[in-house]
Amino acid sequence: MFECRGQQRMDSAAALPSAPPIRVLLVDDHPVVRAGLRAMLAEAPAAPGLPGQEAVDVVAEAATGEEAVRLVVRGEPQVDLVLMDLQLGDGIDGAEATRRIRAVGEFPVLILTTYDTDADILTAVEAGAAGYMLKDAPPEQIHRAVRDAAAGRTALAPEVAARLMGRIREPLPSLSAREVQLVELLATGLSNRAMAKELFISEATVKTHLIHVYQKLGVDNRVAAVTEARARRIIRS
Amino acid sequence: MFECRGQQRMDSAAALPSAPPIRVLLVDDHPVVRAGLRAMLAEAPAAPGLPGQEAVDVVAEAATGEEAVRLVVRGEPQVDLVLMDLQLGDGIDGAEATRRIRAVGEFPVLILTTYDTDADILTAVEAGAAGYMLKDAPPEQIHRAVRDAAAGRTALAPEVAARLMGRIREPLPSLSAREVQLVELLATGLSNRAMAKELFISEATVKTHLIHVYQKLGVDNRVAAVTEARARRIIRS
DNA sequence: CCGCGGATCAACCGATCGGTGGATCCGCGA
DNA sequence: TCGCGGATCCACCGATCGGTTGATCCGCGG
Repeated sequence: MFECRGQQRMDSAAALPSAPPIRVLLVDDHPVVRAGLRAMLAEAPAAPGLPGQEAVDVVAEAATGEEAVRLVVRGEPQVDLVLMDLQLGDGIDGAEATRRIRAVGEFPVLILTTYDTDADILTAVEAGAAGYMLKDAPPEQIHRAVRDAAAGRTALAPEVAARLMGRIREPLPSLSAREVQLVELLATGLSNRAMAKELFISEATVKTHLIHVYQKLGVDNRVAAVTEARARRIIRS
Repeated sequence: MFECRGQQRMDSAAALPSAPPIRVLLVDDHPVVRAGLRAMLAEAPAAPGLPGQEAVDVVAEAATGEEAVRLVVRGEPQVDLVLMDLQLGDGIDGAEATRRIRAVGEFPVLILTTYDTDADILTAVEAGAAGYMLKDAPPEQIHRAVRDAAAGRTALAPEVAARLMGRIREPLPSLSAREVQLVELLATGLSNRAMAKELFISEATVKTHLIHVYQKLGVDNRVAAVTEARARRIIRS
């Protein structure tokens, strides 16, 4: 790993002054993915001097959210952009790491993850992400997104953009606090009667709540409701 | 079984004849992961001449299961090992692709995926996988696994091996493959009748299986069964 | 003020589920 | 060879659930 990154700094005779490389911090718990991004970003079609074609330089890596935050807080090495996965195994997740990184400075954070569920996208945007890309994107898209995010522009994968538009046009009906409470108990496997006792309400009320939950989640039984609620991150785990 | 794997063909004049590289077919729907594996396997600590230290050569890649099967059937380029992800987006999944590849010849298939639930492991082993590794494994482990699998040895991640051992020693009653299958469908919210149709068995059989599942998991209804199965990593969330 | 939505409750009915008690078939190992 | 466990199936019953059609109460905002 002693490659000379930074050919740009020795362009004494170059007619076109090359732009400084974009310094990136990789955050992913999978060594395979980090290696892939490193390789993919290294072989960037660097066109020195052309704006929007800066080289990309991976100057640091982190396998956990905590490590990423520590690196950013330390400020060494300096980075221009954080490339962050959302699923980081144990410890804090990518959204929480993004939130903390945003709290310490003006680092743009580009999310690069596998899933494009509403819950994931919303929490990421809420946490202050500068962009949201999917891992199955072709290299060119990822390149573009890195440069866009580093330049302060929002970088959204087409699928993600479409999903956000869809939510604005047709917002999903959200569960009331009481209904969420019901679903949480439901997930533990309680019967209607047991839930009624737990919440000091009648069984009839429980059934009414559940029917509303089914309608809002677009399902027709309790198992599907729990699964859907999990998928939408309405309940944890 | 008697494949001439090649170290014998050392007809060169070199004092330490280098073993032929292991030719690998990568199957993963994520370009990032493919790039990562390519880089990771390329920078293998190739120690020519030492058995078990052959170089690894990625000679082909596929983004879908169908494409992988097509490549293997065509037989060009020749490969010694297939490195397969289980989650392949649309189309057939990694387990089904493995099954079809095993059907056409003696290619060892090494699964390299993210999750280590019973359901994933069981279907992969059933499909004829020669090994099961996790993507968060360090490069050395992946290297070793590739070489082991190519040499006809079984390559299991420690977590996976432990899980399989646990199933054999069974301190707590473990679900049969069929029962795991049932719980997976159960988690999607299907009714008994729907599950019966899905599995081409009668509703009575479904109920029998479910009762066994309840007994083994120590629960008395389907929601609790799904939650418990998730907690025990029998199925994936 | 009045409407609206959320929370609460009741009666009712068909569908589904949980559980019992059987049964047959098959493969695998003692 | 025999037994055992897994997978398959059947009939039956009470319990529970999904869904409908009502209803009352209350707080909030136009």
